[in-house]
Amino acid sequence: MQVRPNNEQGDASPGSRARAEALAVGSVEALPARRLAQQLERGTPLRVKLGIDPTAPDIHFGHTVVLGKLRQFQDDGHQVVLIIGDYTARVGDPSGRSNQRPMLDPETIERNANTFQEQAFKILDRERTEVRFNSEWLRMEPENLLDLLARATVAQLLERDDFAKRMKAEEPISALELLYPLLQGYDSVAIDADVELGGTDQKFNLLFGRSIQAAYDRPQQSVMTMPILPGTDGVRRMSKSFGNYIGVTEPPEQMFGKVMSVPDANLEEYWLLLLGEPQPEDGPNQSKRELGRRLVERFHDSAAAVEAEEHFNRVFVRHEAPTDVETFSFSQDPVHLPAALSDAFGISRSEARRVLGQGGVKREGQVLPSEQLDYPAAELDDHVLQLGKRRFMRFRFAD
RNA sequence: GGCGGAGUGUCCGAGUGGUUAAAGGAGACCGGCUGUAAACCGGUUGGCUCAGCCUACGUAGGUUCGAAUCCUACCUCCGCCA
Repeated sequence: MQVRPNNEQGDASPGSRARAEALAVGSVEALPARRLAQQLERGTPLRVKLGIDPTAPDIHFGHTVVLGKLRQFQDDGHQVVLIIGDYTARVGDPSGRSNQRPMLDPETIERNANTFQEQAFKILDRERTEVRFNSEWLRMEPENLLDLLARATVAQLLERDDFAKRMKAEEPISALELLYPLLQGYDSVAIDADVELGGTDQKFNLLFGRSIQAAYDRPQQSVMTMPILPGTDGVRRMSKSFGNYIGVTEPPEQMFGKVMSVPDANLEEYWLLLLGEPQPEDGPNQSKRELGRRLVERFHDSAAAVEAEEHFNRVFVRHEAPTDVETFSFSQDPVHLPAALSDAFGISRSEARRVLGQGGVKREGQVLPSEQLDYPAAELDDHVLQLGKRRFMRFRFAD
C-alpha cells in the first residue's frame, strides 16, 4: 500500500494552485492537500468521477450540489465520468439499516439509470460526460473478486467511524456493506479516476478508493467532499426516503412551494449550496421567494417561475383555488361524500370522514358541515372541493 | 454447532391473561396564529355500509369464558461461545 507510482510530492506552479483553489470553492475538503494543484500541473484534462446507485430514479436538489461542482470541472475543460452503480444496486445496497432493501430488478434499474442520466444532463455538459455502468467491470470472475478482497484488510474497513458506532450499538453490519468501499474503490481503478467527488458522508469511501488504486499500482485520485444539503424539514439530509426532497423534475408550483416551506434557518445554506451566492439581506420571505424563482427558472424557465409565484400567492396567501384544478368525474346521485373524497384525493373513507369532521373540507371556499354525508349530485357538479389547505379537485357529474 | 435475547400500529417504544384499536414519543393530517418558515395552542391519526361492525401485536396451530400477553412448531433478526 506504500506504492507511489506517481510522485505526490513536488510543487505546483502558482497558476495551477490558483485553479485548484477555484475548483475547491464551496467544497468541504479537497484531499490530500495540494494534490489537485499537482494534478492540474499535468496540463491534460482530469478524469473526474461521481458514482451513483440508481435505487431511485429522481435527482433532487441534494444531488445538484455535487453535480454543480462537476459542471464546474467540465467548464474548466475536464472530463466527467458518471458511474451508474447498476451492479451494486442489483445486489441490494443495505447501507444504513438492518432491514435489507428489496433487490431491484434489472428493468427498474435500467429505467432509473436512464431517467437519472437525463436529469443529470440538466446540469452536466453531455459532451464532456462519460457514462459507465459498473456492472461492466464488477461482474467479474470470482478469482478476480477474491484478488480484490485480498488487497484490503478488515482493520482498514473497520476504521470507518460509522461502523465503529454501529458495532458498539450492536446494530447489524452486513458483509456486503463492509465490502462496499472495495467495490466503489475498484470503480476508480477501472476508469482511471484522477478526482472523485461525493458528499461529506462519502469521505471514507472516497479515500478508500485511493488505497485500492495504490494496491493496483495506479495513480491515486484526489478527493473532494461537498456539503450535504438538508431536506425541506431542515433536519435530516435531503433524501427521497425521508420525503423531504425537492426533485429537479417537479412541476414549477410544487418546486416553488417546497422551497417556501424550507425553514428560515436553512436559507443561508440553500443559497450558498444551490446558487453559490450569499443570501440577500432583504428578509427571509423575500429571499426565499427569490430563491424559489431562481431555482424554478433553472429547472424550467422564467415564465414558469413567474407563474409558480403567482400560484403561490393565489393559493396560499389569498386562499383562492388555483387556476388549473384537476377534474374528478363522478356518476353517483346522490353522492356519498366520504366515498367521493376518497376516490378523488386518494385517501381512505375513514380519513375523509375525519377531515370532514374537523372542518377541513370546503366547497368553493365554504366549509362543509360534518353532519351531512350525502349530497345531491347537482350540489357538487362543477364545484371545486378543497381538502385541507392545498388539495383541490373540481367535481364533475358524468352519467 | 451450543447458549442467550428479540420480533407490537408509518417509525421508535410501553404493555406479561380481562374497559387494549393497544401508554408515551416522533412523524403525518385538520383547525387557530402566520410569511404554506420556526415557535406556540387545540384536535385527529387501522378499515368499513360508522352511536355498530370487521381486522390487527412475526407466521400457523393450541389452552382459556376471554390472549399482544400462556403452550407448541415454524420463520426472521441480534449477541456470546465454538
